[in-house]
Amino acid sequence: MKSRKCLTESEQRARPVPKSDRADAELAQLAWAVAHPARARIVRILLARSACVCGEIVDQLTLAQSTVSQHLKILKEAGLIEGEIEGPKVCYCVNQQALARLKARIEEL
Amino acid sequence: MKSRKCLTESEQRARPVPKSDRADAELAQLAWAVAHPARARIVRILLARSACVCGEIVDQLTLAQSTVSQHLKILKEAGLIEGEIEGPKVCYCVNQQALARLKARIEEL
DNA sequence: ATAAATTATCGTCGATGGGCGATGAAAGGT
DNA sequence: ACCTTTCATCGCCCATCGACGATAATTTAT
Repeated sequence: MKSRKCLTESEQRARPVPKSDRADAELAQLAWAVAHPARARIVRILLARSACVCGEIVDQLTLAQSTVSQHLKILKEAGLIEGEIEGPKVCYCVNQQALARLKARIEEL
Repeated sequence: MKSRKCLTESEQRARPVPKSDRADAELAQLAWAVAHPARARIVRILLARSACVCGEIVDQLTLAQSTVSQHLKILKEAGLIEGEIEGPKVCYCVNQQALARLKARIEEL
């Protein structure tokens, strides 16, 4: 089940690649956020709502608390999750819009 | 349009997170492959079939040939693309199965 | 005011990423 | 045989990742 070979030069010219700098950058940023097993796992945990507080996530991840906090920060900076302070704890949840954007950018490939 | 807050503890226990080490690892690997603007762009170029030979890709990317070759190697190692030697040139094409796996792993989030 | 609990940040360390130029390897043409 | 073309690889550089322990910061409870 292999893909077809190269197109001829004329066929190629018929299909210029649209500029996609924005899409590429967004895809790269969002994809990179989940491009680590621990972060993928964190997203799954948050989506399943089996936990949302940092400490609980730490319990499920065999990683040091500081490391998990770093991953959470990365996910947050990418916009994939949001953190809400609740007393001394912080409740994280997935930003559904960002997740939708990630899915869209992947799906359009 | 914010997500709901944390669930109660009992609600949480009702929804354990299934182990997803395999899925996490696969997602991480595939997502990481496209987690760079240049590689995202390369995938788009190959999908649009506006080019498939390394040199042509280089022409579209304002990057050194060696750098592009590195990115192609990364994409190939992740399984997202395949290279076929054609004389002195190498014709790259996306592995549709791998791309489908990436989409599936993202979609299941 | 203190103490405890929770999370974020800092500093460090080794490993890896990403860029480049230069060089090497393989195939074709002359 | 030689040269050209094309691509991969190497070595180098600097920046960042990812891990950790230790420490700070913030909030609640006593």
